[in-house]
Amino acid sequence: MARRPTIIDVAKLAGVSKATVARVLNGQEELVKEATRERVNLAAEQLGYVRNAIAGSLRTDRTYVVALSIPDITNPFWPEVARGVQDTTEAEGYTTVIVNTDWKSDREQSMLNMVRRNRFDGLIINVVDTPITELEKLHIPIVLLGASNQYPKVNSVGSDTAGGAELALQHLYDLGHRRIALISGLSRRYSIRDESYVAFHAHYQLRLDQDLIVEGDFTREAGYSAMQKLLKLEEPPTAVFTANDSIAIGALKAAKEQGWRVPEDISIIGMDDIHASTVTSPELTTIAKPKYDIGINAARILLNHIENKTQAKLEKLKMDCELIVRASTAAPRKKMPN
Amino acid sequence: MARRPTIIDVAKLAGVSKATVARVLNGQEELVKEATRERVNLAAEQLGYVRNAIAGSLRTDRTYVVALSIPDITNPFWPEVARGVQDTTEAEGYTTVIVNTDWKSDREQSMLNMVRRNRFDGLIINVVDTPITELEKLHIPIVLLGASNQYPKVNSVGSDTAGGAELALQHLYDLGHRRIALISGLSRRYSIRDESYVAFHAHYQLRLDQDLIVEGDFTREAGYSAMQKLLKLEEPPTAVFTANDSIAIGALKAAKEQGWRVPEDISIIGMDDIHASTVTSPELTTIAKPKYDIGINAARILLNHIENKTQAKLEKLKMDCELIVRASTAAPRKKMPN
DNA sequence: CAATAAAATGAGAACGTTCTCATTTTTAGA
DNA sequence: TCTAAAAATGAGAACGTTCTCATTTTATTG
Repeated sequence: MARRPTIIDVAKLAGVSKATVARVLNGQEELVKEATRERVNLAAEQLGYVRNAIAGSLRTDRTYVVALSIPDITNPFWPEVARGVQDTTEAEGYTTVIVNTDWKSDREQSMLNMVRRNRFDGLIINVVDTPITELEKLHIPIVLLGASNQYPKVNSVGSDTAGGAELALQHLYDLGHRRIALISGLSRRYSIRDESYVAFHAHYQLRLDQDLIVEGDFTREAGYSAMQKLLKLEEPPTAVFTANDSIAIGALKAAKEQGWRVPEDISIIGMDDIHASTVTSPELTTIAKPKYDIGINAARILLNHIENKTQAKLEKLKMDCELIVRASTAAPRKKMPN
Repeated sequence: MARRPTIIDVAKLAGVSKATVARVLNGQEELVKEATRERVNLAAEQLGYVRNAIAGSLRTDRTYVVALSIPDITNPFWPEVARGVQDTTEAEGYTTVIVNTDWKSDREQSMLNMVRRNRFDGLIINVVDTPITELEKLHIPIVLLGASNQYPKVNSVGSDTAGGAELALQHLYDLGHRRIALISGLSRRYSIRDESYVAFHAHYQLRLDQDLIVEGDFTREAGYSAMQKLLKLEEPPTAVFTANDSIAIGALKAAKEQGWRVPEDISIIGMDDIHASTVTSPELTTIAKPKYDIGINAARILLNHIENKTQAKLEKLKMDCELIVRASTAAPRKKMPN
């Protein structure tokens, strides 16, 4: 007996039609008489019947599979998000396919083809560079991760980066810092600088010194060299806020190498709260993003749109960030070293 | 025009039968006359035809999907492996479904059900606690990650932990250390202690001091308290080898807190080469496992078994580890501090 | 220009579900 | 006990491919 048992085999053994078996084994068992139901269940058990989801999908045009497209699975931020997505979809009987695009647009393209070919039911994606119109051609529900502003007509879940940045700056301000540097990410994609840093300085009527703004690219290396630049200034900052933890870690390294003590001589605060930020010495004060919850919510919204195809309405979620005070921030010294 | 175009629509537009369209669009285009082929391709293009993989799978009983089951996606080790798997499978036209079992056996069970229902073509798995006989009931090719010894009859890919441990110990020995402690993992699963540490001491005729062997559970916390214990010894070690980097990071923290300088006062060497080990100060000397290559090879073996179902023969791979010298190891001091 | 071989194409079943509609069986009311 | 309504079940099409076998078209040879 090589072949796997099908619904027909079960029907034969139970002495009923395959329609009845289908009714018992999926969905509508209440339509079937108690006695028949038992006979069917017994037969299915005896044969070790397993539903063929492929055949079902062909008929119903529903696969119960959603795709999660992320740019870099080795960046600790994303696995947390993925876990949230997967936990949520799995609880609802869906399967999540995690695809790693490695920041490459051809990878993103081939992922889209896969979604199309395999008729996935939905897509959660942190877009690399596919225009949104291209995504909409899939004609399936979509939830964007981040990038909420750029595409107002598409569901999205992200963290309130601007609010988080304010938390960070406020924390430094409260400690007494008045000369605060910013190592930002790429300005094209993130607007911490304009939305938060500049506004913050205006609000507290602090002088905005362009020398204190350095642009990085989210890597440790960028943080390292940016920090070197800042420390060489005539009048260096007493605190540095960085657009993510990787930059902060690089900055921390640079500071230590130059003989600056953190936080005694200079404070550093990062953003994201990746795992590594608890490993540095001193441990990094940072702004935590609700990674897991971002995943949960993205999945929740997606599933809602999948199941209520037409009625479900646009959702754009911005999750709050949280200040995590560790050991890399403190009140500024009265006198500067050297 | 709501419906997606099918092969039949293309056939009509091109004025041929669907069999011919199938020949052109998949596999055997060489059987079709040049002119016809062009007509079909044009028609497909005009209609924006996309192959329905579901329908194809139903017919051929091949899904071109493989599952990768890992216990903890937030442990930086696994995403690297996943990337290797995904890069490999994708290049061959397969899709990888990454499932995170969170060390839970019910999660593992439901993942197995999914594999069965969706008729995945193969499975790469780091087993939590499903007996291997259960896995074999899937009747699809399987590759185990790690655990090579326990199940001699199943394909597996892992790293040569014992060899790696020797590298670490030899490195310390070469630096001049003779009193080397071991913070091991759970002995049930890993046997660094017996296979490597004890053997090493025998080989160099070093005295085996049981006080120098402490058991942890792969966490930073375990490393922290184990290190405290070691430093309190009458005659503390001059170097410590730990079963993974997390332990090493905890141990490093403990040492620094007790006022020991690393590596001047004591050397520490870890294992795995996770990302965080380049973030500590000093950066951690460690034994790197070929994470990405493990993924590549697991996928390669799996695909081979999928495509050559019957002929492909058992493969068990142990990949070499590599010594990564950073800043946490050095020659021992002549005199001990305090 | 037949006759034959080779190449190109078509007809239609099969994969295993789901689901609509028709039919049979059961129940309730008189 | 008969009739009408309700409940239970069955027959069979449909989903969109792939693939075998049959048929038609084209090329080759004497």
